[in-house]
Amino acid sequence: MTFAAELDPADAARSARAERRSAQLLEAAARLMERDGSHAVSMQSVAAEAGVSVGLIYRYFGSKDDLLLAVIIGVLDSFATRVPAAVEAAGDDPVHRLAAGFRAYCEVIDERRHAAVLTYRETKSLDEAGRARIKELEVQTSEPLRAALRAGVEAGVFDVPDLELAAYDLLLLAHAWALKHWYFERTLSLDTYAQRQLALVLKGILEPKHRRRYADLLTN
Amino acid sequence: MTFAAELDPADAARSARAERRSAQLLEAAARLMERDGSHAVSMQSVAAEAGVSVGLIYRYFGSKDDLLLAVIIGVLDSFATRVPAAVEAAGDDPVHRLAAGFRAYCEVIDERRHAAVLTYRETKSLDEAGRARIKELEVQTSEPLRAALRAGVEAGVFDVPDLELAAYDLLLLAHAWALKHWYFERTLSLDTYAQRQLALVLKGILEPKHRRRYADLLTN
Amino acid sequence: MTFAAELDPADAARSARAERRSAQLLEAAARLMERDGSHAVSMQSVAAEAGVSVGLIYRYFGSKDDLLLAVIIGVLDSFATRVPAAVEAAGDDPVHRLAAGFRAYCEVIDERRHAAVLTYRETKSLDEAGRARIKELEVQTSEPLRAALRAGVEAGVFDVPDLELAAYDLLLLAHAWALKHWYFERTLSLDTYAQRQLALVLKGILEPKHRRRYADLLTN
Amino acid sequence: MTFAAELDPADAARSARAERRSAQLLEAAARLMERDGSHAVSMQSVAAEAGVSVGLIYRYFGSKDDLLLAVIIGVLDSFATRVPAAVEAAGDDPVHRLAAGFRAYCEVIDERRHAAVLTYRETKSLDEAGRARIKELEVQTSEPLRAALRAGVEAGVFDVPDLELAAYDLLLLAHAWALKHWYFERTLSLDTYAQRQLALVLKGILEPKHRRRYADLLTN
DNA sequence: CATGAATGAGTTTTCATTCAT
DNA sequence: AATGAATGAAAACTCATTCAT
Repeated sequence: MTFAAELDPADAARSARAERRSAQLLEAAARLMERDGSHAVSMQSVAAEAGVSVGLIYRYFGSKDDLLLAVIIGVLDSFATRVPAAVEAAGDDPVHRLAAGFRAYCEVIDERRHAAVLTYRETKSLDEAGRARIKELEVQTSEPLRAALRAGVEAGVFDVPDLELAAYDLLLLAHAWALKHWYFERTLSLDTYAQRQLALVLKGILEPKHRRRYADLLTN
Repeated sequence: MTFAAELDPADAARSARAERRSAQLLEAAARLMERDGSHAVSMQSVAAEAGVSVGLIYRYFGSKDDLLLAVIIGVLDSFATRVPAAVEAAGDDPVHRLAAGFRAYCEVIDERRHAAVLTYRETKSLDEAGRARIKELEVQTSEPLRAALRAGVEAGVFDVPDLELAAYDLLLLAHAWALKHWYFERTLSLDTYAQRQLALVLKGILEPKHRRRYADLLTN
Repeated sequence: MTFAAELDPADAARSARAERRSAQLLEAAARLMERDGSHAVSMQSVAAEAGVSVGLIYRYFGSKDDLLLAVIIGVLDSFATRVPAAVEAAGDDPVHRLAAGFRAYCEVIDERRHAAVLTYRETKSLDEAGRARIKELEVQTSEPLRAALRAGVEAGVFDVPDLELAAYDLLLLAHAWALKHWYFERTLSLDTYAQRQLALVLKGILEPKHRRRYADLLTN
Repeated sequence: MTFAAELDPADAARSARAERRSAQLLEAAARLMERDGSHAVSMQSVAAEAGVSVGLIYRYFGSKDDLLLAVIIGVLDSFATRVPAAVEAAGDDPVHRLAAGFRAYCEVIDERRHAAVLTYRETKSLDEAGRARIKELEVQTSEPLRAALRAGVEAGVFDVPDLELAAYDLLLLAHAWALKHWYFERTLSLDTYAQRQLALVLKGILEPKHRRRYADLLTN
């Protein structure tokens, strides 16, 4: 019954259309907000950028805050899908999994550098519910790294006194590529950045006896 | 002429008065902006908070952006004075100097947690000149850490392939206490936070042969 | 041709359908406008209340003003049918006819209290033609009362120097049950209200020699 | 001390200026709202009518609703001052006091006919607090009439079973000159209107034995 | 006949900035 | 030096109306 309803061609077309619209608006809003900051972006300008009328935005997002929240969540979602995939693709070795996860994180950050900064800049504009949502998503995002660390500890490869902290540090160092890009870009490429940060952290947590095994990850 | 003017007691009184006024306004603005974000703070509300008229603010700061810039610079300045002092007080040992610097940084951040976040949130609102100024100050702020690292390397205690990176990482981890306070406060006190972060970084950069000597800094 | 067309069963069905639709929309609009005032009611909310689409409303009413006019006329029409009926049912005595008419008017007002107020509140929003229509209907509505007064004067029971005025006063006092309901409801029921108002007016217009005959109408 | 403060010339000048501004804005708003209805009047148009900027209105009235409330209260206040004065000026005779009060009420209504209608039309737009305020003021306004009736009853001149009702009826009949002006103006002048309404009501409440004494009030 | 997505002019409100006092 | 009344541009948001389907 529900199934039939969902197959109703009119409804399906409508919802597909809605999906497309929503994505189109989100994309336009993200583009502008990343560039200028949400406060400097008017609903008029979002409408213009998307090539629609102001009123239409309010059909899809109840308010400017809703729109901002949706933009930020969109960014975090894109993080949440790519990092785990990279970790899985890296095989069973916890060290390699951690390395792959961190690298993937850095890559995603690099691709949406401005969007990543948005999270830091604009969260204050959200209401408590929105902020809570963002925080929750961010913690989720770091889970693959935490899992790899945990696996490493259990396998006796890592010595990590505070798992939560170490995982969050990795996340932070990935974010830093966006946050302090103006500083790092002077001397580092993304690859070098990821490589060196990883080496630094690994030296801090690898059991000494395994250092040789992962020597290639520890050099710059 | 200028010299005479500066010694003129009337002028001196005037400039002292101006200094006090400026500080009073800055303090009021900082309080509000840290709490609500600069966009949510009106010049009239700053005036009210400081107990003066709107017009007066414009005697001391040319525009709202000027005021914001001054607030942020004020924050960074307070960082810039305390960290070097702590480093000096720590003696000659580069490791202890680094540790002292990082700890001091964390403490200052903790004292002005919201102000620290301000830097991340509001810099976008500034014009290019303002942003450049902020960046410059931030780099300066990290200089004591960089110096300690350099000294350690020269003394053969540290193995730091990328000095700039390591120094900035320490600065970042100090900032993180403010940026991700909602996360870390669940499990860590400021002292533990600083201690563990320091341990992690030191393990990553200490020459293995010196590990034992600084064992107390490496434990949690 | 027209005649044939009206007998065409398809046309008949269509117009019956249209009638029902129209009534359905009118009812929904009335409900909302009485409660919130026409300005606070959007066409989309009327559509939602009626369970149809916005577009459909425009098939039946050319504009929001048209809809409002139709709502008000609907209210006045319902007044215009019930009062004469009550008067007729009251027999031949002019005093009883007047009493019955006034009571009926009060009852109708009571049943659609908010609708009655609508007339006072919203007429200004109409164009001149609409307002003229409303006024005309209101005057019509008072006609049964005026007729009863006239008959009473001719029969020598009433002494009414200004018939128009007295008739309109009765209409106003009936309206007042709606307009000042917040005041009268504290101390009066509808029945008592109608009874006392009638007594007051009758004492003002009954020839003294007939007072005794209608004593029951003059007491409270 | 307080006295001295109130005599401070700067403060006095300021508050006088504010008073004038407030009156100016109120007047402009009243003019437009009476003519077009509050919903049809934009803050822009009020500003233009008053010859000031939009922003200034918000210095004196927090919102459009505040402004509307102030306009209505202004109208009711002008009623509340003139009617009691007229009653007092009429001497001791309760009948003459009542007559004077009613006439004064009608005159005030006549002078601000559109404003009087405003009360009926726009009260719905107010919040509950505003509506309560209006109702309270209206009841106050009718108090002089109620008092005269009461005095008449005590003096044995009036026979009024329901004092509240009769007083409110008089108030209503005065309002009716504004509400149904389009109808009454065809046949009546204000004087005749007041005279006839008064005659009608007096015939309804005067003890028969006093009819002759006030014969001039009972004729048209 | 019926839908509802889309429009965009119009509304209320805020606030950085100015300037006469 | 200090005030705060006044400005007016710009923002978020609404909703009557249209029209392709």
